[in-house]
Amino acid sequence: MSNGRPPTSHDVASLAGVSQSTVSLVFRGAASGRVSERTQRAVVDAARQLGFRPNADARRLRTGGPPMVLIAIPDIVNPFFARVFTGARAAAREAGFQVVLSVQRDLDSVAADVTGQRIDAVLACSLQDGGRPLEDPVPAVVLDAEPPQGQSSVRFDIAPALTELVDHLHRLGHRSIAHLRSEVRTATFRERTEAVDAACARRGMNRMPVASALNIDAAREAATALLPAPAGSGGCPPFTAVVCDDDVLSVGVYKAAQDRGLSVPGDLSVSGIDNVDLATAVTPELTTVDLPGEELGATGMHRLIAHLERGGGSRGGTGGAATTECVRLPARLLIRGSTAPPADPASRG
Amino acid sequence: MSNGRPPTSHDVASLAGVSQSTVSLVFRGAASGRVSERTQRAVVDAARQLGFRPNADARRLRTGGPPMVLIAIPDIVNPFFARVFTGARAAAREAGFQVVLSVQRDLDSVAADVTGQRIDAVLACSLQDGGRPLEDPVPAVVLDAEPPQGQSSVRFDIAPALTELVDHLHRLGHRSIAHLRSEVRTATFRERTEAVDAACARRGMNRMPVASALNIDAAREAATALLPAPAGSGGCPPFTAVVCDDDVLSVGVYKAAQDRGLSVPGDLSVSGIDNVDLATAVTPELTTVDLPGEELGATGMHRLIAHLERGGGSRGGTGGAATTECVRLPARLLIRGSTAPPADPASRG
DNA sequence: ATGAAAGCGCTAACAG
DNA sequence: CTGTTAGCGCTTTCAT
Repeated sequence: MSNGRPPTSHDVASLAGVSQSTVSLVFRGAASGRVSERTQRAVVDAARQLGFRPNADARRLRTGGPPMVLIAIPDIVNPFFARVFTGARAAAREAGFQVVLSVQRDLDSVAADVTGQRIDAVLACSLQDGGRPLEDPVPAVVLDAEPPQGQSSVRFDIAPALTELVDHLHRLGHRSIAHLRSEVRTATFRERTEAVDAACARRGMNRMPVASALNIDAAREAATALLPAPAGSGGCPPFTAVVCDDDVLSVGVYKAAQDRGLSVPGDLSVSGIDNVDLATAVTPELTTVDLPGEELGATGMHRLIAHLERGGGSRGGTGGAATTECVRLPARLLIRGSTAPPADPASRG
Repeated sequence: MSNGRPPTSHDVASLAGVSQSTVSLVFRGAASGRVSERTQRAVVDAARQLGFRPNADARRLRTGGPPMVLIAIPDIVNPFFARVFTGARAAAREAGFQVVLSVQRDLDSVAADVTGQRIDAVLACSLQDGGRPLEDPVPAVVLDAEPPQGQSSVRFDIAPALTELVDHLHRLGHRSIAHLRSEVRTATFRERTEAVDAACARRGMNRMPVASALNIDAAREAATALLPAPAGSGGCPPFTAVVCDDDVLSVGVYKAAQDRGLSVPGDLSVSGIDNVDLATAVTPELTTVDLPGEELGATGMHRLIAHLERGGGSRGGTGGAATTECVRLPARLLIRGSTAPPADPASRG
């Protein structure tokens, strides 16, 4: 019976013995008081019989529909991005924007993800560096990353918190620390390294950098390699604290310390960045830098919308220089259980 | 200068001094060898000048575009759903489907989320109970939940693992356990409760059920209330193990035990369900039931696609009874550090 | 190498 | 109450 292609309102109309526009009226919900009960039922029945669904593309071609904004995050597992998404979506909703979420690490994949979709604006969070800007003149705001072109961005100001952390460690007596970095090559992580390096230099502290992939197991391995061999080898590590670029890495260090029979924070102070669930789940709770992800998302979305409302369609020669702004959101150091003076202040002579 | 509404290919055509169809040719990428270099440049320039972007809705109305499947998950923070999404998306991609993700707890919100979008099929994971089925005749498969109507579903078979867990505890000497349940009223959690109850009954074990919201803090509070007052009150808890409906809850119990000065697993055995990151981050690592989320997502998507390919458009009277299937995926018990015999087997006389 | 013209399936006036 | 009509912006023959 059924033809190959899906039934249209015409098909429904002829089956129900009415005109196509009547079908339209019914399916728009505009039928009350304008189409008789009997006719409505006939239409609905015919539609059900045919499995008819109004063609969304055709409808939107006519009516326009609400503007759609794409939120892109690189990872769905990391709770931090979840927070960003939550904040951004709330802001978008409030402004009457429809949201579509794309989970991809780089912009090209994002583009592929939404090919053929009507996207009016893009909010891209923590995308990989070096991605060229969107070829399309879509208004975009970048979150927590180097804006590729002349795009606006919202980022964290992490350096002060990291400086505060290093100072705090210094005050407690730490003189030599390890810095467990992320292998991910994004602007945020570069900035974190720079901030730690600068702070250490300023205090004349020794700093030992190591890189690891952003998961517990990799961090555990990297940290284990750093820590002295198991009991009896007589060694304390050549550092008394580990500053990590991410809470996930810190958990790896906790595990490694445990493997090596070292106590946290007795033998080793550990800190992270992000303040995700993991940070309070571990014992002792992790000293970390809280990054207000929701606020990041919300702020970015607000800027994007503002840009849109004032005609951000990158129209002609309307000098668009002033639109490239970079806002920085403050990050807050949360000192919790893990930071304490080194076991033996004389460990390095 | 700029009119209110966005520029169309006609606008570009007249600015470039060519016909509209030429503009179309260029923007489809079908211009090579058919439109002169000079003309192409003129078109591109005019388009850039106007900020022209081809209207995606119009294009899709003509060409159809790839089928789109909606994946709905209730929560983006929970890594379990992340796994489901990952598995489902991979399967969809492989089959040439475009994916749109909606993060909403109930079907109505999901519907609102994608109003006006062209959705050809729906894969809904762990949706709240009691939601009426979609009014639209969209092919759908339900994951990890009671299928609302006559819809297919893919779910876990958790009971055997839970039975195994209780048996394991029994064998170790546990006779009285607490069951920390989730307040969320979904089919999965009901099933978990039933399985624990049944297993306890079969072994003649005492069981103390408590409900909590699905986050660490709530679980911590609930568990604290259950555990004996701080040091000196002389009491051991009236149970020697806590079986939790979710890893997140287990972490709350770890914290509560710590608050009360109880050791895990020395004084208290704790187990969870899900096997998320948290489960291995805590010390000792958590005994839990691994739910293969990726497989759940992939299996569900495969079924959905299969249903689609064989004309699943819910056409007419084609007896659709046989399509309502329910697959069960096995869950696996992972016994890790946390399960051990109770501190004093005589604690309850 | 370019243009004219006919729709895709729907909505939204406007007539009856 | 219902039907007629004209597009929405694009793709896609078919002429030129």
